[in-house]
Amino acid sequence: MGRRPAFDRASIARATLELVSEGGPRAATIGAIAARLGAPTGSIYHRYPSRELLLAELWLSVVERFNVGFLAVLAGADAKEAGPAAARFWASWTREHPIEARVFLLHRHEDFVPGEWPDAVHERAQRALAAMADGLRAYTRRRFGGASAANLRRVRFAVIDVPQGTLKRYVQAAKPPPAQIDELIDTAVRAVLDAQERGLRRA
Amino acid sequence: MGRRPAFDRASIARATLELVSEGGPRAATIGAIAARLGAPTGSIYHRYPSRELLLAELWLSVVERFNVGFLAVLAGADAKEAGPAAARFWASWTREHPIEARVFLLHRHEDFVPGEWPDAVHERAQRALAAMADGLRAYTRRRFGGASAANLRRVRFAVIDVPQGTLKRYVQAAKPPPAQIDELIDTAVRAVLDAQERGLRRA
DNA sequence: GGCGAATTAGAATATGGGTTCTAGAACACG
DNA sequence: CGTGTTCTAGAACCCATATTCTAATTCGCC
Repeated sequence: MGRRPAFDRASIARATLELVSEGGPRAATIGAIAARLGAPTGSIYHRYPSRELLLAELWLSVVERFNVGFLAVLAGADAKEAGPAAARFWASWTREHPIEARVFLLHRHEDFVPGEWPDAVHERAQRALAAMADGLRAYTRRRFGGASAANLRRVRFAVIDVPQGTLKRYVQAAKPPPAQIDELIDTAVRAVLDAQERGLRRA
Repeated sequence: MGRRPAFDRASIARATLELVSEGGPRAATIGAIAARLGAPTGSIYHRYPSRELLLAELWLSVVERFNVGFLAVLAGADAKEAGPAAARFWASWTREHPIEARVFLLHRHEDFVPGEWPDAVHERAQRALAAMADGLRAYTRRRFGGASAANLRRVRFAVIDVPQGTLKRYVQAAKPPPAQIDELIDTAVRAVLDAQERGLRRA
């Protein structure tokens, strides 16, 4: 009962993803999304209540998918190896998901959702944040015995800041990161995580 | 001959800097800048021909000032120490210039100047880019004897990507980075720069 | 085949923000 | 003190974009 839909949520989300990847969130205007689909602007609003919510869901879905893979690696059995592996995960994820990587690594959520998160996705956003925080805390405890602020900072530095800061350059240039990058990340991360133990032993 | 100016370029630039620091480039609308100065919107255009050029000059002046300090440290006499020192420079600069750091670390130039640089500042932008590239190449040669692509990547990773990726977190939170951060950066950077030599010796 | 819900289609509306325009004010200089 | 020039002041204009509204279309179902 009713007309067959021509533009579903998935294709709208896909077009938005591509536009953001190519030109950032500013490029994903309702008009541009509609034009890419060959749809009239009004049709977008049959699927999404507002541009803000469309962009918020896009951002969240990319972050959630990254988190799943990343946190799985970070929870790997060997605590000594899981950290470096999680850091290297950034590079492989970037190679496998170049479009999503541009969304995730080149923009902050504020560029998508200025101010507060809309109610409709607020809880989802909190969950994503909490999942990451929990994963880091769990790994820190596993690796160092306790999750002091200093230990947490060390882990965050190693498994997030270093790889993220490094890969942005290649994602920006739309080139897959060279294999050497994985080595550099690995070297830096091991040095930082092992340094804590040397420090403890010395103390 | 003529009326005494009430709003000069410096105060307009300052207001713009503050607005960008607080809310990103999007917040620096002509209206907001004028409101902060208690000026009418039209007055901005007596000093700057367009918003685009105002933002472009703001970005460039911050980058140029950072570059001067950074490249001076990177050119320090002791080649072994200059790299780690340059990496740590990011942290101290961030502590000393929190406002500018938010402009420099939280946004890319595309957020200020979408597309090509305006003619009026194009050459200045090129100069800033070239200065950084030259400094990195010179250091790479000094430290490793040659500036191969791999060596250059190693240096860029150590003295730019690692510190930049790390500090963003604290700049974003508007908190001065804790002293531990300097240690983490130092450890990671030394490990990566020294690893090249170990690799060479083995070969 | 006709009814009605779901949808397309795209014009109309509203708003925000950059830029320009006109009028008036202030100050240096003769 | 008048005069010209440089500026303030702020309204007016214009365009891009999000959102809404109305009409037309399609298709399952009776």
